[in-house]
Amino acid sequence: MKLQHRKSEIISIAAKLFKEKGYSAVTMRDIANALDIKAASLYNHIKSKQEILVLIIIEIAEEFTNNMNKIVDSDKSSIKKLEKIIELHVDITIRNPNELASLNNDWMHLENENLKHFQKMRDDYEQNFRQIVKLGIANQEIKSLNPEVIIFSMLSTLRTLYIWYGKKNTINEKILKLNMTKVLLNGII
Amino acid sequence: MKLQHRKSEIISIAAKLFKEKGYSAVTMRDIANALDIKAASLYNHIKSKQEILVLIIIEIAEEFTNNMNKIVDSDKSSIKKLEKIIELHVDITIRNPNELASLNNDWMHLENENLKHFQKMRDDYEQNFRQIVKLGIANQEIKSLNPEVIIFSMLSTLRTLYIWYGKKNTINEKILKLNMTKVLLNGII
DNA sequence: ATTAGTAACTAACAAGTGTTAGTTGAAATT
DNA sequence: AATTTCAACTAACACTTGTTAGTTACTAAT
Repeated sequence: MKLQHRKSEIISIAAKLFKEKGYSAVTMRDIANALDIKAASLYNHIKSKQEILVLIIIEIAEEFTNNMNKIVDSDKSSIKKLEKIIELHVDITIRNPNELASLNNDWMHLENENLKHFQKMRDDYEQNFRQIVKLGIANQEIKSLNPEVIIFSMLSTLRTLYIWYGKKNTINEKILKLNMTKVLLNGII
Repeated sequence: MKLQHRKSEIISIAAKLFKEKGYSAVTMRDIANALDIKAASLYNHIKSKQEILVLIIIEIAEEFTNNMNKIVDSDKSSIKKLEKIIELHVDITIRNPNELASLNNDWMHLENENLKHFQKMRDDYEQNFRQIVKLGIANQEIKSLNPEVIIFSMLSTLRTLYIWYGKKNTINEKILKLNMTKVLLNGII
């Protein structure tokens, strides 16, 4: 555990820098500088810049995947499932705001198998979301609007929550979830 | 007009590449390659890589600003103003999907005055949006929810429309505006 | 006390970066 | 016909990039 301590420090500071300027614009020297060491020293802990990106993104992507699967398998109403998805995003965002920036903006810099794996997870996630919405419409739990617009609208908001949380983060977690749910599901009028 | 033709071709192809990989990851050689010329030849038309980014972003940012000011100055209800803002975003997105990617993801790579100018425009835009929502709540046109959540939710969706439009772009513009308005304002339940 | 491991360092490299200088042939203008 | 402009080119630059090799001081385990 202490063995991995410096490594996770590197991942964490890198995620913060990636959030500010994006993966490509952040150099190994930038990361080293933020830790007050030399760039070459980073390689005592990590294999490559690419490995840093993989570690930032893949773990969180898998957390989304696992929780989405649980929600899909549960026997809740469509609406309740959507509420659970909203809570999931809020939870992960609050714990990993910087990492979510990389997941959203720098996933295309993943290479080979990692890129494929990520894309598959993301596609499956969206497909699950789509199924829930379509079933909800068929059920008449959800209004008969274009399902793609619904999915895109909800996912856009949930995915970019990390930008906004951290600015106005005085808001309480429970209140945030409640407001998000009302705004996304019930509308504002 | 023909004088500027090649230049706008460069801007346009650059915007497309920036959308795919981000400003920092796209090299002048990438841009030149896409146009089947050498990197040095680009400099017959543009001053620098930075100038390309400025031209992509600032013009559209100003279009948002100008239209937002018109909406603010109009004597419509708060709801009607929000509808106009939704239409504005859809209009600009349909005409400039690639450029909007840069505006959203690469604005932080603007330098000096251009960065300041952009940030001011964006802050003013959000402030105008905030005022409309707050007045709408005071009017009881809009539900009394956390205004920041409302603003963030709507803006997130509108700003990332460019990602989704282009995938499922078989949808008609009018129908899109209608669905967006219903989803964002009336909710889905 | 000796060994092995950890985590920093300096120095360097090969490849890639944005950009400049100077040149050339074709097209447009005088 | 002579000249200027245009838009491409080659060659090169100074700098930055991720990464490797080899070294050194300190700590923990034998």
